[in-house]
Amino acid sequence: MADVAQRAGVSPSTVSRTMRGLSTVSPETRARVEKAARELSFSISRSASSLVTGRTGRVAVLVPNLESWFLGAALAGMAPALAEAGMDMLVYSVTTPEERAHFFDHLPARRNADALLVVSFALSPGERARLDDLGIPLIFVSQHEEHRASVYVDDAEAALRGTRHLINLGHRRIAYLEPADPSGFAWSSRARLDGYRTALAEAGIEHDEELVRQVAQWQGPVLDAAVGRLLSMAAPPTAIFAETDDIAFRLLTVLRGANVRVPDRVSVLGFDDHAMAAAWDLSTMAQPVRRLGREAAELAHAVIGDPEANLERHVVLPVELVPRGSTGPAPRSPVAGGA
Amino acid sequence: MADVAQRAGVSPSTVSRTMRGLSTVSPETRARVEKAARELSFSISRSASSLVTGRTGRVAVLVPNLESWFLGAALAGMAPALAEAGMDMLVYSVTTPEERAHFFDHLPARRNADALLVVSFALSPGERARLDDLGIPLIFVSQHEEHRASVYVDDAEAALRGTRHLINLGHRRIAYLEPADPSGFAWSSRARLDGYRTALAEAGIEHDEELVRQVAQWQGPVLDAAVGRLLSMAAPPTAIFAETDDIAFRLLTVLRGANVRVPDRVSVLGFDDHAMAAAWDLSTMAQPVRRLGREAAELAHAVIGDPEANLERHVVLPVELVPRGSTGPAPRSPVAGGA
DNA sequence: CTGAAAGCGCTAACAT
DNA sequence: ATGTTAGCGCTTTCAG
Repeated sequence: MADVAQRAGVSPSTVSRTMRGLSTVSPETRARVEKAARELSFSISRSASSLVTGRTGRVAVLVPNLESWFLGAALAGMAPALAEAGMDMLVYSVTTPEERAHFFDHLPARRNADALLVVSFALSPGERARLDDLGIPLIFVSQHEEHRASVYVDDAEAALRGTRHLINLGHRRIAYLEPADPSGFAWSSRARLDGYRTALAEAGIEHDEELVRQVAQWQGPVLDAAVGRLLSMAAPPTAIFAETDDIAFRLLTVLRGANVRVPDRVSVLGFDDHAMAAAWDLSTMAQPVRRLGREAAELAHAVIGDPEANLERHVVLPVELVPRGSTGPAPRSPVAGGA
Repeated sequence: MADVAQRAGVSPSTVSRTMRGLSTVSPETRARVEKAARELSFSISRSASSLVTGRTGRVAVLVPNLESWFLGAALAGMAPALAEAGMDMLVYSVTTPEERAHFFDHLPARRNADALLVVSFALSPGERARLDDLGIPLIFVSQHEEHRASVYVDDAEAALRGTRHLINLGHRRIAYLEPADPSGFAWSSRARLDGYRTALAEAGIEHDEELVRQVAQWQGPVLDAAVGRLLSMAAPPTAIFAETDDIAFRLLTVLRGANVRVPDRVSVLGFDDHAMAAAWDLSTMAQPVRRLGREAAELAHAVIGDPEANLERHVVLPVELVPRGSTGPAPRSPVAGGA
């Protein structure tokens, strides 16, 4: 910076002011400084400026993994918003118990970022408390936390509307597949299940606990067994609502393998609008995932810029039904096994 | 840090030495300092240490987007390796032309990271040159660059082996679907196509340029048309090799919609072993994507630690055939249209 | 093995 | 509108 100052014939302060775009620099001086900076291909050292301003120009993002479409899309929503605000994105992928222990022990984000975005991450009370120790604003994404900024969708409302869609198609026996998450990593809410139940009640359909089944989110033969159970009931479901598209995809595979026609015999409704949902012709409740990320990033920026900002703001985004080929009218005789 | 020093009754220097794990600290002193640090929940300010050491403790990753499974998996491979080395991961997702211009104009990674990992990013010559201006080691991932550290797979060898697999199943008319990438973002190699051709030549199969078709990677009706073209040839293919699993998935959807049985009438082979390949029962050439990321991260760490390190090291990882249900023996009469 | 002092590159008063 | 000065919190000589 001193070099630039010398070359432009000004003081370091002026260079600093120019680089930060302060208006208190005369146009001519600014031009001269910018030219010198370009010639020396100078760019500011954030380390040095952080040291004095206390701001790092970085936002940290905590995610339970990086391979899921959902998290990728959320990050994809944040990235441009942060870049626009001139902030860098620090990603902490904390998946295994060891990584988890390490992250919460050392809090590497401390003094290293101006805010932390926690995305779909199930926290223990102790971990939750540790995050408060970070001393930077926390923003929860795709999950809500009392007394903290959060950006999420209204799961109950969405599940309510999805279930209504099935009911409107004439379905009365509607199963619900929810993820069993033994790892305890991804944050999940009971809200979707509540919405499903509300819709049934609303339509005067008797709730049958047998129709709600837990399945492993990612793999394992548990899903086959669950589907087998459902299909072998005296009054089998004519529609299945999967809590996530990932489950719906696997469900479709199992049904296809078992020669159960979709949607002729069973309708399938997912949740997320995964990038591949269209290819699978899966009807689903579409979450605005990228927007979730973007709103979170913008909220972070706002909070960082203004310490007086409301640290408890909740942003709730809408979910829309995207009807595709996997949902259709209920078969005339739900109990009939034939095609 | 001064607080910790005071509390432990030592000088700041000693605290610094302790925190960095230097061996020149007596065990008792170390214990005392660590205790004090814990009590004050002190953690070091990277900004301050960077300022004097010149090292940031961060690695930057440049990716063309964040929503693809491939990039997510690559990042997932890097994250633990970097965390273990005590480094943070800065992610730059550069997708639109505006983002692109901004990134290469301002080089936000400059003075902000100790190395840059470039993942599957097609660079113009000018952009390539700009990256050298960064003044930090460059490591190319899933692409190779002369005279620069690179981590990638042997695409030609992999495509050769994949094509051989189809030939071994009795196929003689083998089509090849390659991505047409108008955006110019994803880096793709001609090596796979070369491997395909080599295998055909090796088996004495005459090459038919009509069997090689370009299709949009992500969407659009172009794929339908390409498949239509292939299926309406006088001697249609009995197998189709897709350059990526993403294309293969869409191909399978089109074939299913057209009631073309896989693999009875047409075998389909993909490339990547996408997370969803198993669910689609897609045979594919599996890339070790996470490992690609991990090796790149380790290489970065090695290069950062030792300025004398070989900056041109190339790491080539193996690709394995994962045979699943989408490939099978060629039908007896390839020209017959019936099931 | 430990401490004292200088300074990394920048910004924030305060002058001018 | 611009220059001067004094640190920000750490690491690194150099002494002891």
